Amino acid sequence: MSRKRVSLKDLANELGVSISTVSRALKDHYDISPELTKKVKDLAHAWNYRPNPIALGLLKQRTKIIGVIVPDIVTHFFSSIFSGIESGAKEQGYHVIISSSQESHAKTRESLQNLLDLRADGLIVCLAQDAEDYSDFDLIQNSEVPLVFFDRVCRTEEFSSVVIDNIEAARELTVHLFQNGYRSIAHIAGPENLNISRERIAGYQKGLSECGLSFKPEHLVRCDLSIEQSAIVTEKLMSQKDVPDAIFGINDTVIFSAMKVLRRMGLKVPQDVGLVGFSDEFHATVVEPNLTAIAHPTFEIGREAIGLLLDEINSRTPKPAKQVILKAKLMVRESSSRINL
Amino acid sequence: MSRKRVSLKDLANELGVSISTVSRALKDHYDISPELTKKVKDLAHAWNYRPNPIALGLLKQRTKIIGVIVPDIVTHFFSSIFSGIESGAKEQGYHVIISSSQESHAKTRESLQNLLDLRADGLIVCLAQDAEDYSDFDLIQNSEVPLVFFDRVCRTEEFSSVVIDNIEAARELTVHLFQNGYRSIAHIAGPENLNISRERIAGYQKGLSECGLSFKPEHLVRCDLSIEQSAIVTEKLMSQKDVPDAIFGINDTVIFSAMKVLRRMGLKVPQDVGLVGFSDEFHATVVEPNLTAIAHPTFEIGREAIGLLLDEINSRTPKPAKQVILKAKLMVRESSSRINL
DNA sequence: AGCCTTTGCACAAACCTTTGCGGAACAAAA
DNA sequence: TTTTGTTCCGCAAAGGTTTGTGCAAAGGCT
Repeated sequence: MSRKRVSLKDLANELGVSISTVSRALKDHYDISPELTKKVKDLAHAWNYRPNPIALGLLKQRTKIIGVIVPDIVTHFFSSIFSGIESGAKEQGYHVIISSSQESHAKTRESLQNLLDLRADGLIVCLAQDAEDYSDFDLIQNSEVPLVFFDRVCRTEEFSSVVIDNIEAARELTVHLFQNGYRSIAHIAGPENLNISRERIAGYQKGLSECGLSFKPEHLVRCDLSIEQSAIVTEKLMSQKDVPDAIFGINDTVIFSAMKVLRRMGLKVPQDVGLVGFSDEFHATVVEPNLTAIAHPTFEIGREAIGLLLDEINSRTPKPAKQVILKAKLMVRESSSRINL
Repeated sequence: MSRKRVSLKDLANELGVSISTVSRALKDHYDISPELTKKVKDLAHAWNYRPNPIALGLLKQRTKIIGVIVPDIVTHFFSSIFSGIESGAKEQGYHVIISSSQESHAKTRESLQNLLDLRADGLIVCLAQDAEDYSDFDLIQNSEVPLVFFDRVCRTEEFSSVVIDNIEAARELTVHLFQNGYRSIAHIAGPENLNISRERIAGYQKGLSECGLSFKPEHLVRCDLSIEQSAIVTEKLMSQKDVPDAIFGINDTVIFSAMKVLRRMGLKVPQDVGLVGFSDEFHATVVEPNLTAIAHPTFEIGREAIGLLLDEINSRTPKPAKQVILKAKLMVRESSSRINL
């Protein structure tokens, strides 16, 4: 077969017609006679002609590429969201470039710039853990490139976003623990600057007061979402005078780390300590005991995000930012059911 | 700031010089006077000029994009390999488009075509589970686009690949079980057409004979790597007359599923049944008991794959296919140590 | 003064595609 | 024969960049 990719020019030369004629014939333009059209199409097929999207991109000023920036692709949470994004993008002929920020806002900024330089048609972003200064997104706003945030968001008046109702979910988790007999509920939270931290803390406090429990500052600890820090703060939590009988963790990592620490301390879950958190189906069911958790509708988050983005890309006039709040589901499993034992 | 992206033309117009002069000034060509060079650079900076990679791609016939096709991004195994790929690609200014085949060879073929149409500079592929006809890769060979396989490979004389030494790893696992007192070792294998299935079976048999154990066909069961089938074959395995005292599973999913079934049957791991497999650090340590497993050097696999690919891309002359065989490490944990109990 | 070399820049082609417009060839109507 | 109208196709521009070549002005030399 052909070693080099064949272009319209090649076809035109072979047939002794002009490039524009070939181009038109290929799309059944009425200017071209049926006979010639057939000849062109046959040759194009035989030579396996494929339009060059690069040239098209240059002409139409669009790349059919969308960029995704996530803190870490090596987690079930992000990879399954990405999976939703990819499936939606593929349906509409878009390619997806993924870039991992490794929880660093500096790398997020870099990737942002790279993707913008590449002329991506749109961006989907989840903020890094240490994101504090959001001015980098001015870049985006000025560049007229649509962007949608998910999960960890900012500047929601300017950019669309898809999140879950963190406050409600956290409230639900807290109340669930109360209803299962736990009376001293601690919370391992994340960095202050993340909206998910703030919102889940708010929900936690709301839940507490709803149950008539008072909020104890010493039962709220922060960590950077690493395995190591999670272990440290769990130990700290469990070695206080006022030791909690339940822990609500902000995410998977925190929970699993806490689970290990508790086991090492000889404490049983859920008998001695109840454990709940935010997780996903897979991880929650692989540990023993199974984890009661808020299940993120990860695939849907991805689908919503790409849907929102493609809407913005395809609409001529700039659309107002839109917020999609997905309902998360409480999955009751073993780690929190002291009552039935 | 500027709403539209600025081009060389814009700069040239503003400064009253030609486009080529601006282009050369920007790259310190000696033809351009220092004064003009400075003026050009200053304006380029002020206007935030960024070369358009699309135009460059058209000119240089390269996109700086590499395509990756994996069976399923939503697994720790693939996502961490991808992470290695991405890190290597980023270092050399390449973007990575990921495409999930969902274990379907038909989708693999589709993605292959898409990526080729996009003019990706290179491809990294892991075969889908149902891949049997490898003729689709003729396309690639004819198109002179470098491709490297990893993990699940084919046509290794034509394409480079990076794998682990499956035979040796499987042998090691089997011998390990024997050394820990297990005498009736079963193996849950994968589909026949995958090289990893074949090789691990070979290593399993090698290990058996090395230990003086005879290979029993009824102790070798196949499954499609799904959670459901894994559970079914495990039950089948454990309800035979000649019930095994150890199971060696081909991967994570199989192992976790087997673990659950065993637990449901009231069997204790590792006391009643030893359990080993191929997994990764994270999953192996999150389950209880911790899983003895061959740890895939996932990040390295990714790094090697992208390294090989970039070598081929950057070499003018076509290189002969190269095989990289990474050493996998046996991580001894709790699920197989009957002896120390 | 006449010639040559250097300096400093512009022109144009090439990469591939789409598309508005112009135009040749031919037939039919006036 | 001239006009009008079709049919069918080519030309050229545009999108952004690199790069070989051309060329004018200025300086140095004899």
